[in-house]
Amino acid sequence: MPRPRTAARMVEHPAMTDVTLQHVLEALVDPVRRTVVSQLAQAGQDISCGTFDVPVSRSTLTHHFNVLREAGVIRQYYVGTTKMNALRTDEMNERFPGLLPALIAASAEDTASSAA
Amino acid sequence: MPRPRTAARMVEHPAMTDVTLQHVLEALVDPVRRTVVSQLAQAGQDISCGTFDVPVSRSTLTHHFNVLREAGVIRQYYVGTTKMNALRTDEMNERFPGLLPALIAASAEDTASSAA
DNA sequence: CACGTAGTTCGATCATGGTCAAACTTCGAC
DNA sequence: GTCGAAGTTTGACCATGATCGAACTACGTG
Repeated sequence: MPRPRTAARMVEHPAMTDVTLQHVLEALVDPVRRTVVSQLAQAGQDISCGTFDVPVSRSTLTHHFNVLREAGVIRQYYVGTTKMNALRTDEMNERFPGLLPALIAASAEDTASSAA
Repeated sequence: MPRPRTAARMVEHPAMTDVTLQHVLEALVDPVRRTVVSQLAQAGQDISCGTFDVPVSRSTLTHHFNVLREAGVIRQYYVGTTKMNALRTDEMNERFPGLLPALIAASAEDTASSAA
């Protein structure tokens, strides 16, 4: 049975209590996913999936978003045909204090040092 | 030509400027290696390789120490036939401020929640 | 309804990395 | 020198996960 007309497609998110450090690290060990998180932090606002600047195909990008979401790092929601992405900054900071900021800062440091 | 008698076996360590976030995350994404780091942080002193409580064979453990050392996370040195291990806490904190403490704290949080 | 855009699902491929046992090296002690 | 203890090296095995293209679904617009 198809969803009713006016209900937006729903996205499942883990409760922060179910998020483990293992999940988070597995998510952020991938450079592409770290780029996504960086761009999200840099933007300071929610971004649709298609507007990220990453060198992978759409299907691969979908995979990366799934991993980030299931790890509790991002929150996703539909707006029409586009899917928006937001960092779960506050929740993550309560679950693992200081971790996400340190990673984002380190990520910026890291990419800056390898930039031309 | 064999080393002179009185010189201890030497261990190569990367300069902190050569250590990347990618290296560090790849090192710490493995649960066994995180256990090693946790036990090292907990102990507050240098520990020999053989005294760690990890469920892997000696050859695998050697591999894990190599990864941690090459990622800049630990420093190793020989004392007789035993090899000692130390966290490069201060250097890491200068390179990636707040990262290692946050990870160690998160690691403790994480293992505590799954403990019996 | 037809079309285009945004994203997903599926299946296959392929590289990476954790694991072990066995043989080896290095050192201290006797 | 011989022995045992502490690590290392090597080679093989195997699970995981990143990747892609092709076919698919969902939504807004005309």
